[in-house]
Amino acid sequence: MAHSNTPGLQRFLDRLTARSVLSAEEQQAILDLPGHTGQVEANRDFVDLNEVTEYACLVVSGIAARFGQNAEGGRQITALHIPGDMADLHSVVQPAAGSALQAVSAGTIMRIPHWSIRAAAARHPALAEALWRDCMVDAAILSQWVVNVGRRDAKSRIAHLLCEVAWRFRVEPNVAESFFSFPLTQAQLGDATGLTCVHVNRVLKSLRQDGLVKVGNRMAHIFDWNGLAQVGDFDPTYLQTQIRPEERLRIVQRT
Amino acid sequence: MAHSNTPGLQRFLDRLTARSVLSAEEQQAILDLPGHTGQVEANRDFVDLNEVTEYACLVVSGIAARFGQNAEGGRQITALHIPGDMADLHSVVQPAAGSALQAVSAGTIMRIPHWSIRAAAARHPALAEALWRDCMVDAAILSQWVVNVGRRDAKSRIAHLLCEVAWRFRVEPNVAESFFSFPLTQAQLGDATGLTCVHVNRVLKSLRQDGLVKVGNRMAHIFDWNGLAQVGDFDPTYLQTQIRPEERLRIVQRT
DNA sequence: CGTGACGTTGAAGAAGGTCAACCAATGTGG
DNA sequence: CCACATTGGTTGACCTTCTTCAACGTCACG
Repeated sequence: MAHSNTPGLQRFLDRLTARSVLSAEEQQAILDLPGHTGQVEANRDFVDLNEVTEYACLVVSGIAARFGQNAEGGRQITALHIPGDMADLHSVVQPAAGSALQAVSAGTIMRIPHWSIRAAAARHPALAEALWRDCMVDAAILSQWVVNVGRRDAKSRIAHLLCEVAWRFRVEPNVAESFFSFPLTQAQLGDATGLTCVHVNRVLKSLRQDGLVKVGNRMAHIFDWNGLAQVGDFDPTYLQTQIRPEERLRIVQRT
Repeated sequence: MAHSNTPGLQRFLDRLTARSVLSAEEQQAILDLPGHTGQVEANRDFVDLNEVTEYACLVVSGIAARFGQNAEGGRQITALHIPGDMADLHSVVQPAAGSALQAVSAGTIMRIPHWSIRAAAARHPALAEALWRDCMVDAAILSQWVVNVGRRDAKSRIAHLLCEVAWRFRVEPNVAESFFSFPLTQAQLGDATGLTCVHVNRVLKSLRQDGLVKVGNRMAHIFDWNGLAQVGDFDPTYLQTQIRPEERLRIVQRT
């Protein structure tokens, strides 16, 4: 049972060690985190707005979305989380959820008790630092979303989003063509970009006709990475994903 | 010289202790942080995009804006920081600035070396926790900005922004009328809400004619809080500002 | 007293929303 | 195995919101 948790935690650990330096012992502390793994059906909210949680949700498979709502019930997706992301890591330190979480597609979620993460962070200060840094990467992404929604037109917005997700999936950008799982409906794409599903449809058609990307059947198929990145005005620096090993950070002294 | 730093740090400490429980010693560690205080002129960028900084910027007076840009140079303000905010606290743990910082109005900035904040956090784990939590409050605000820009019309957006800033200035919402310093130009307001300055002008006119708020002369004057909050679809919960003393958090054990 | 930054207004146009119909794929119960 | 419902995608016609462009006003300041 404990071992069945490992794949999800391993991907989370990979995410941490991509940016932070952790000792073998610290890494093991992550892999040893306890939790309940369970299925979530598509379109199911699994953390409600203003819910006070006692666990953080690790996405093991599928895609999760964080979203807010306006007065008329219009949804705005504020973050997408792919496998290996801790969708509400911030809840460790701020348990009142400021926004709800929804499964975009059917998937698997591991609920990891706050106390266990807190205990690991208290025992290993470098872990606390790595977790804090991980939250800051999500904040940098969020900040880019504001720019995307506020200052780009529909075509750029969608192109940018597709680039971001592809990049986070580590789709190889050098390969001319690339494929990845993209289970968002057009309505959800609209909720992520501040557009209506009708307009998303037209924009996707236009991107397809330009020979840049084809989205559908729960997949995205990028034909022209450079072209897509250009219309999407996409610069991956903010994702902090191309960090060379020697650039990874550790402030806390090794004990 | 050291004492002249205190007012700014005291406000920052107030911000921390509003949400986190800190011992007298931990509080003193904040007040003892060293730094250089200096003036910044209006519209001056004081941290550039992708600059790697060695200090964090505490806003002592004036207003600072974090912003991103699209390919055509269109600016999008992603955060506003008022006195007492550490505008780039995240840089302590992630020194490569993901976005630039600009002074919206002439003001005073205190540059606090990362090493000093890191040393304080290492010595006092509760401080590390409080700083992390503070970053998460900024992230919650950011998340609301995505909703604001993505899913509200121009009038609501501006009303929401005005409510947020007023609330963060702790303008008393029970008082029917209230005043506060609001030095943003209409162009900057547009950059914050994803609108053009022309449209901002028209929306402000309309809000004024509705008897809700008057913005101008570097001041905002709210005539009808409830009305403004309603058109702005504003619920201050996300600001985590109404926390009762017994609800403040401390996870780390007191040593 | 001129010059620049900021605010205000009007007219025209474009981007995107709304409404409504229809299609294709999938799933469900009889 | 088929009738039917449901969900997601596609398209067209029309309308609203916001942008663009351009002019002009006004205040502060050198």
